[in-house]
Amino acid sequence: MVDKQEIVEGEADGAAEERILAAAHAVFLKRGTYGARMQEIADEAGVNKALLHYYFRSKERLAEAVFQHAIGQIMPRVFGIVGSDLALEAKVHAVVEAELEFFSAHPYLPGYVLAEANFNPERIQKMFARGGAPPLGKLQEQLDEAAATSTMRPMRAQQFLVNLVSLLVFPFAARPLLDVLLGTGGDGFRDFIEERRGYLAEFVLRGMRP
Amino acid sequence: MVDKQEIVEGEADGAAEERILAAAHAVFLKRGTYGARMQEIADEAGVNKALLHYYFRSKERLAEAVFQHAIGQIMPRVFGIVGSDLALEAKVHAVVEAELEFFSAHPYLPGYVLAEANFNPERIQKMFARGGAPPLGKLQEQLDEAAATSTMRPMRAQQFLVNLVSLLVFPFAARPLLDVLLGTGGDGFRDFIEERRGYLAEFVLRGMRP
DNA sequence: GTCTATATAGGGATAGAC
DNA sequence: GTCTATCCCTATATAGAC
Repeated sequence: MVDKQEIVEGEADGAAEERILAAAHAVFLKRGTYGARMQEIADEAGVNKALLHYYFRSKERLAEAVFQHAIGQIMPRVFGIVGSDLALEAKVHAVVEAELEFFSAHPYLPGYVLAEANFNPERIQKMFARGGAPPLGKLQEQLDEAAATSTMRPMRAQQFLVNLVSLLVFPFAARPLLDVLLGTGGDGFRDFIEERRGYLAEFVLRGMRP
Repeated sequence: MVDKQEIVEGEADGAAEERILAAAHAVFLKRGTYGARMQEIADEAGVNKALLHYYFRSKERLAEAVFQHAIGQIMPRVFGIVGSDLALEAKVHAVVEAELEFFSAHPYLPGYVLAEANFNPERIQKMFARGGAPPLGKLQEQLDEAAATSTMRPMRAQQFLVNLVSLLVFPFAARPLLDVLLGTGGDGFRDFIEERRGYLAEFVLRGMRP
C-alpha cells in the first residue's frame, strides 16, 4: 500500500501502517469491534491515536480491514482443499489437519469472526456481495459418486462441509466455556485438541458410511 | 424479586422490571453487550432510561442478569438429558431434538453466548465459580461399557459431548455466514436445519461404531 | 508522516420532581 | 415507581504544528 521506510521508528519495527494493522488485529480479536478502543490499538502499535485516522479514516474502516484480513486467512485455506482434486477421504484428513493447526496458532479468530458475523451482519453481506462462495461442485460430485457405489450415504455438500467445520471450529469458539465446564484450562485445552486431531477425520467418514 | 403491580402500565403488559429484562434480553442478544445501548433497551421496554438504573444498578449488572438467564435456558436442558438414565443412543437422539428445537426458537442465543464468553471471560469464571459442570459420570460409564462390549469405540465423555454440541450449535452461531456462503437465506436455513434433524443423531452414533 | 491539543458527541449514570 | 433534566466521562475524530 505504502512504500516502507528505511528509517527505524521508535517502538517496534516495520512500517507504521503495518504495525497499526497488526495491533488492530490483536485488539479487535481480543475485545471485539465494539469493545476495542482506538487508544489501545495506538498504544500497542507504538504510535499516536491520530495516526490511526491518518491511515484508516475511521474505526469502522479499520474494523473492515481487520475483518477482511481475518476472513482471508480462514476461508481460502479450506476452500482450496475442498475444491481440489484430492479424494474425499484425503480432503477430510487435510481439512482437519489444516484447521486444527491454524486455529491452534490463532485461537481468538473463530470467536471473533462469529461474533462479528452476528453483531454486524451487514458487513458480511457487503463483503461477500459477489464471490467468496465455497467451491462445492467437485465435492458434490464425489459425494454423489460415493453414494452411487454405496461407499457412503447420500449427503449434500453443504451438510458435509458444515459438519466438518462445526467439529473443528466450535471448540475454539467456545473455548472459554469449555475451559470452565470441562476443566480444560491452560494446556489441558491443547491436549483436548490433540486428541481430536487423532480421530476426528475417521469419525466423520464413519458417520457417512452406509 | 418485586411484587407485581395490578395496575396496567402505558406500553406493554407485565411489571416494569420484567419488561426491562425482556427488552434487555432482546437488545443484548442482537447487538452484543458492548454494542447494546441503554436507550434502546428503555425504548423497547416502553420505559425511561432512568428506570433501568432503578431496577438494575448499572449496565454491567443488567448484562450479568441477561447472560445468566441465557445460560440458564441452555445448559440445564442438555445436562438433564446427559445425566439421565436414558440409554446412550436415546440420549443422542434426545439432545439433537431438544437443541434443534430450542435454537430454532432462539436463533440469536448461540452467537450471543459465544461472543460474551470470548470477550468477557471473567464473567464466565465468576458465574461458574462452583457448580454448573455437566454431569459426565453416568455418561462416561455408558461409554466405557459400550467400549468393553465392542459396541462403540472408546471415547472420553468430554469429546463425545463436544462433538454432539458442536454439530448442533455451530450452524446457529455461524448463521449469518452460512446464509451468505451457502445461500441459506430466509427459510432456506430452516430447511437446512430440518435436514440435519433427520440424520445427525445416527451420524454421530455411526461415527463411534468400531 | 507523526505528533499535541482540542472539538464534539454519545452514552452511562444521577438528582430531584411528581 | 416513574418521569425529566442534567452531569460528566469517555471515545472518536479533526486541526494544526513540526
